[in-house]
Amino acid sequence: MPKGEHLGDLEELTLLAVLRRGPAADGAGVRGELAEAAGRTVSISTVYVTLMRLEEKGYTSSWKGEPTGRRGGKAKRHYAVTPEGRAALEAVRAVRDGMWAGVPDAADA
Amino acid sequence: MPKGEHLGDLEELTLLAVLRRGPAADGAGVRGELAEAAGRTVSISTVYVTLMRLEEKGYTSSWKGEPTGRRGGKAKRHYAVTPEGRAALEAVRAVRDGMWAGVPDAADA
DNA sequence: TAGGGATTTCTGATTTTGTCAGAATAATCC
DNA sequence: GGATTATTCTGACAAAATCAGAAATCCCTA
Repeated sequence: MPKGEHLGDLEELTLLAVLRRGPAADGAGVRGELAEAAGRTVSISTVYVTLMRLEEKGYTSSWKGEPTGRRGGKAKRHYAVTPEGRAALEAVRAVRDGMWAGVPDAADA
Repeated sequence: MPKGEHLGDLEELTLLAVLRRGPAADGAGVRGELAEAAGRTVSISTVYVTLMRLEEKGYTSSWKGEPTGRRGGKAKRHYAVTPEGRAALEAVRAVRDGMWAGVPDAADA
């Protein structure tokens, strides 16, 4: 599997989670989206690692946000899906749709 | 990632490929289907390893076929998707569809 | 009926992805 | 300043993806 040639299943869901969260997704938000919308419960570390790998592939971008002003803590980092990321996502969807189109109904067993 | 809890992306495509090929899919057929229908070119070894893993998870079953009668060579092994396999496939599809449903149109950038 | 060639499947060994516990960083509040 | 809290990052390992070459097994011919 040459680096960056295709999307792992968690990478795909993570990309979708970022898209759903909109242009100011942060780590915790992505994690919540994965849990609620995808039923995929992962640790926050997993989310960050995945986001970093996606950025290396050019599928997400990120920038450090301003401190929130209340309650302390490191400033949040925000994430967005790049056009390349969106294209990759749509590509895999198209492939799967095409595959399903050729699957016979459950009438064989 | 506890063993067998979810489907890798190639595992998913492989399951779809077996379904498309019908009840007597064999290794080479699955490989061809992956290449033609999914644009995923992998070695034949990769196909077998994936099929074995899927069988361990209970998502496929396989049986040794009768020798073809011509051309020599080891008897082919045939593969089919189990009901559990089909259910897992439909489950991941439903999750992704749900995720996409909440994705805004490409109007942010 | 033994050897050779053909065809298919299986076994290392390696890279990439998925995973998380705990470490590091940095902001706010006394 | 130092404690507290919130967030991100590192180190280590498990699982999935990958393939080159080994193994198995069938057919043919002499």
